[in-house]
Amino acid sequence: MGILEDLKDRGFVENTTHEDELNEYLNKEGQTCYIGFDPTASSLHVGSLVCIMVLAHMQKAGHRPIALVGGGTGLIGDPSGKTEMRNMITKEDVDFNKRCLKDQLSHFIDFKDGGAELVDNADWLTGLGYIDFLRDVGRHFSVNRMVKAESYKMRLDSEEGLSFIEFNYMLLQAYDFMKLAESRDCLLQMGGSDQWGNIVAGIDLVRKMHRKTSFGITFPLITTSSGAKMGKTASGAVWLDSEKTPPYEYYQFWINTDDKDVEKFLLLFTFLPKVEIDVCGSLEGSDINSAKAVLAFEATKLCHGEEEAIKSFKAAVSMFGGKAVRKDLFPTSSIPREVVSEDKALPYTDINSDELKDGIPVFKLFVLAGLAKSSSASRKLIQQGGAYLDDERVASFDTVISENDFKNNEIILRSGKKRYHKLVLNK
RNA sequence: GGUGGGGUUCCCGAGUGGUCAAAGGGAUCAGACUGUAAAUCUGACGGCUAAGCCUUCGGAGGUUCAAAUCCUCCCCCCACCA
Repeated sequence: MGILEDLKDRGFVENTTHEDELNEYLNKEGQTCYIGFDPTASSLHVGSLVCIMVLAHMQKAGHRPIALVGGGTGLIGDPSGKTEMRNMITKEDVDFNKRCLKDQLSHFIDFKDGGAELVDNADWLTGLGYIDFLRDVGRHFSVNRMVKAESYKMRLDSEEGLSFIEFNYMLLQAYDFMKLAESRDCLLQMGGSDQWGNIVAGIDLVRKMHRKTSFGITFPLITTSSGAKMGKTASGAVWLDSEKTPPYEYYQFWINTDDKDVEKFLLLFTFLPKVEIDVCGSLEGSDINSAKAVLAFEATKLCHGEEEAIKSFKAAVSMFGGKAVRKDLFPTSSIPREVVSEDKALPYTDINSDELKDGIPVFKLFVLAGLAKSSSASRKLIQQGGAYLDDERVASFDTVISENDFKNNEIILRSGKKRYHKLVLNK
């Protein structure tokens, strides 16, 4: 089975251009393909995971993926499907973000020995001369067509409007594709469904300037079964950077997946064979939690490594309990098959003993641990009975905590049912 | 540049002198029910050791006992015209 079929089966493909030729292209070894990433943040988040996984699949299939960092286009901002204009970022930020990006991508893709490449479109975009660009590239674009493009529609219809700088974005991305086709024989561009317009524009440009056929694949926008864009939690995006989203929280994010999404997510965000995942459908009731554990474990392993995945798994077991995952389920997964617990992987904060000298009101501890945003919020949490110390509900917000309350120099705070944080006493 | 319409708490969106920390909805958080699920029901939802006080309604001033609401100037957005 070809890689394209494979990707389709796993739910990655929303749309492709001329499928037969594309298949032909991909059935040859060592083809090049690319996806662009925005360097607007210092870390990628779960939302970019679909793109990353596809690149990884491509590499596994023997192709050569290119991750393009939009160091040049990031200075413009892509308006596709967006309701608001992006804040512009500085070149220094882009530079820094680029390095972080490569770091994270290398967990999923192997950049060694030229098996994959990271390129920055700033390399060819920032030196462009306006007049030359208009003459060479601009003339191939029809404003009439662009105005009708779905990707601009939202903005053209909106009150906010579309600025000229953003309107140009499509040309730049098309130019990227043309450049990669030219320099690296890269004839396949992929991206989220909002990228369709940009990709097609690139394909047209490659044809017009090089008389070559190139291809495009778009991925569906992954939403949760409740319709929300996937990857957002209350505390914001779920990042791939362990500094921003610790592995334990990353694991928790996945294990909290809605029942209805587990199968879909296993296909998209793990490399487990489809046949094993198909079994999911037959799981019932709480058994489906096993599938969630596997999803969380595998996803965490991909992003943070097996060691962190095991730690997170153990931490989850110690906090929430859980059944062992049966050996016949997901045999390929390396998830531990027995119930082992360990609470070490919980996020924690150090606290100095002199801060506790005169005791400290509990509600302040919850703020300190980041489980409550303000003292007010903390008080409310406690008053509503949602605050726990070492699994005991906190009765009153002005209870004073001192060193004696720390067992083995630590105390575990909990907010609601599932948010844990540990305070470690520093003497 | 002209004319008209706007900028309200995380978002949408009411409010046009006191009864407004500001309706309603969404999001979020907590409780109950559960399977660390969904749905549902209940409560909370600016800040502050808090029956009180303080800070919010684009910005700066002003009128008034009292302003999100009235006046002046400024900034920004939108529509139509140029």
